[in-house]
Amino acid sequence: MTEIRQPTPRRGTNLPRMGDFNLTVILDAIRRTSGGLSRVELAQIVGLSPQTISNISRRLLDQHLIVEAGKEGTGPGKPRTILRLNPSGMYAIGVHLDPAVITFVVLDLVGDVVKHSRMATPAGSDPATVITTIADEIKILIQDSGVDPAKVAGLGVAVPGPIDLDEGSVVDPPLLQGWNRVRIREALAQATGMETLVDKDVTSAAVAETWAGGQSGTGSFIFMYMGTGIGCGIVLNDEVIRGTSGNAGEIGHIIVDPGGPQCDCGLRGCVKSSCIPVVVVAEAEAAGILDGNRNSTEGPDVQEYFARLCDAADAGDEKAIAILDRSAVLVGRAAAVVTNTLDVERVVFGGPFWGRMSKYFLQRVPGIIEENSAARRIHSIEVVGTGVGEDVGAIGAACLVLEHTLAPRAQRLLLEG
Amino acid sequence: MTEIRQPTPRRGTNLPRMGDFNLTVILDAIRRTSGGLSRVELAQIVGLSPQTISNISRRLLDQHLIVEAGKEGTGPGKPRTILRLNPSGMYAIGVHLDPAVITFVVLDLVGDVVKHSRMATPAGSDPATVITTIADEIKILIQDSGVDPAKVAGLGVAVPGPIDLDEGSVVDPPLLQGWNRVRIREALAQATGMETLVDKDVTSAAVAETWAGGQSGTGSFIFMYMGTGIGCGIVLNDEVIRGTSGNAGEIGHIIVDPGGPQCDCGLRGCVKSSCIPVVVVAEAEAAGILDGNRNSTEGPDVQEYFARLCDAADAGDEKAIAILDRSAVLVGRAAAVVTNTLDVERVVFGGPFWGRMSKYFLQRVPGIIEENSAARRIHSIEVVGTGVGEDVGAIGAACLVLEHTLAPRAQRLLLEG
DNA sequence: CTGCCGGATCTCGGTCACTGAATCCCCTAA
DNA sequence: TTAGGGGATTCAGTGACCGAGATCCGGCAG
Repeated sequence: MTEIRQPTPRRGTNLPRMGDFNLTVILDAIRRTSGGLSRVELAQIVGLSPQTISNISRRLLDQHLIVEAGKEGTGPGKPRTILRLNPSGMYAIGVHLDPAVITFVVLDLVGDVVKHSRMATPAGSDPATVITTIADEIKILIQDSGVDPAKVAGLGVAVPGPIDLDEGSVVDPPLLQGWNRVRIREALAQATGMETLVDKDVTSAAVAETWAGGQSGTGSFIFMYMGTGIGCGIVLNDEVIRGTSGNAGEIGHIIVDPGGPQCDCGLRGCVKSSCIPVVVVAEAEAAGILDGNRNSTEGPDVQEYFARLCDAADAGDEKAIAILDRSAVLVGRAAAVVTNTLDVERVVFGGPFWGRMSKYFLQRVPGIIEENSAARRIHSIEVVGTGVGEDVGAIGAACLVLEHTLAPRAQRLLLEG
Repeated sequence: MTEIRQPTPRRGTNLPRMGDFNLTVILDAIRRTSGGLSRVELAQIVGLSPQTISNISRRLLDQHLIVEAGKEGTGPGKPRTILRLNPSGMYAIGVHLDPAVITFVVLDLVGDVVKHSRMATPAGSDPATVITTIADEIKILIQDSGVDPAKVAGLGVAVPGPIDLDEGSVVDPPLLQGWNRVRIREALAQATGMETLVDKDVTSAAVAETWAGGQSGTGSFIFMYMGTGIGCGIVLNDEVIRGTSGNAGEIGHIIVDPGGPQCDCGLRGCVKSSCIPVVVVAEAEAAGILDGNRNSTEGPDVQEYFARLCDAADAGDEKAIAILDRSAVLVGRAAAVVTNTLDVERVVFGGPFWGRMSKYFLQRVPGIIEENSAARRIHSIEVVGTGVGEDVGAIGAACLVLEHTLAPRAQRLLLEG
């Protein structure tokens, strides 16, 4: 279908790369410890000598990425100087282009939202117009946020898959008509003048978790993104897995309900035909829990109806509870397939639909995953809901920039070609 | 179920680590180019300066890991000196502990088998006795091979999962009775005096592919291991994925046949209940292709019956062909689930049963994977059979040692705790 | 046969990140 | 007030990579 990808040869590394990498390692360690860290603690954690830590801290202080935040002394000896991230040391813009709604955020260095906005996705407009609209909104957003534009490191864009990572393009996503092979990266980079990164929404969500998710964003986990569709983001040993073309995490055709409804792939009971919100809502309608007047199968509508289903369940409607419970079981099975394949230590749930369903899912999914875990004799698998709210997509998009600039990715060490 | 794994903090790197890493990078580049490489070409490929390449080449020559192998000059100028791997620069021992048979190999640096042997797995013996037997056989093997023991870098052991990588133990595999939490790594290290590594057989097979598989062992791929069970090894960007506890690649409960037979997990049509060899053989018996006198469901027997089924198919028996064809479709679906989850560029098939089935699988699987690929608009997925023969398990086990010692793993750069 | 030329490789000094040892600094406790 | 302990910094040292230039090794024209 496309050109053959020649294997990227493995490259060497050199002194400057090493320096940069160690800098990001230290920043990462500071970032991941809520209370901040002293220089000695850092030396302990990252394994470098105290002198090196001192030097690197100085560089970080000079760049205003960290600040000295008080002292901490118990017992004799000079008290430790605590180093903490400087929230206003850097900012990133994130845009989530969803078929229904476009979300914008300005994120600071610690991952807090400084400013945010939304607009309905213009229906029927051609991509070029939409892109211009996005670029305009970004400019306004930066202005309104009062953030120094010089401190904005770049722009991240989360889009529904499939994508082509090399091209930075969206490749004909099911719900965005006319968006076939639109090179949104180039277009937005040009329109905004910012360095721009594009990634899939589910991958972005996983990155959001690593950056703004606290303890549950460390180590190896999958992020189950509950949106209009269901996908997963993958993080192994603190590094995001993107796949050859950036399309990792497509789990829509994992079969979870052998006796379930027919799917367009010809088989029965795939995730996308048995437990995504549209289907769940339809089931609820069929069961008479919701009135059947829904006039579209698109995002906002579905989300509203889904909320009503959850309301019914919250109010004690047995049938509603059963439907949600069953969808939790099915999604749990899909997650188990992935955890068994990758042997991760945690499953994090999130996404626009997560908030309402969390109660039912958290009751059911851990058991399903535990039962089905091939490694259950060796370690348990934690199941948690994300702390990052409904805007994970956009926040993750912004985190793409932070991750690219500041995360200690092994890739950063290697020389470029 | 067990202790909580605290997140490994990300560590820094330093000068010596960098040097070692670059050395492995260069060795890797040489290893992966069949004809050898000159110093200038190396500089080009790995991105280091010619001087550095010279220095590192000298170190490699001193260690006898590479040799200068002739010159190559077209046109004017000094001809290039070709650097090639020195096969006898290092050796590794590999053992594959299979429920039916134990395989031993001595491997040289280029991944060629120098010496190999096998024995039936002693049935009913306790693990300690088996381990002693293995250690003895290893000593004999090294002696017989005539290899300088000082050049043997270590011992790799491939075992059926699940395993506990931290402990280096086998955790109650279905077909090895009495092998629950047996710390085989320690035991064999002590008995042989060699540095010992333990890993799952499917992971080892994937490592074998990266080391001895040529072009198809590069980049990102999954290795579908067709043994008594079916599992997969995962390699992303030239690095093997092991998972938190070393148990990645468990795909036995992926559902591939919604209308299929009941599985012990309560659902229908899982891989392990619908397309592993035992099941296929049983189907063939039911269809009257094989006589039903099989007296065990264990390895050697199954393999023999499976071979007969293939014979029948080769001879043109339509029913036999249909059965193999169908199993190919099912396995293909499982592979597609994994390729969609990880977005890899290649699927490599192998394992003890592969040789006989390859013809039927290679006809069917590529189409199944292509059809089901979520990224088919972006890139195609190559499907190939491994060049590494029936002994992949043992060869892979030996490759674990080579990989651990000589592969440019990012992990190598990081300081230890 | 000789000198010239181009390309590969090596030699030598320079740079820079990390490290070991020693020093400076700051606070607690007697 | 003083001793002492631990944190952070300074200073010189190491070693890997890099730039410039020298050296080596053929082929080719004269």
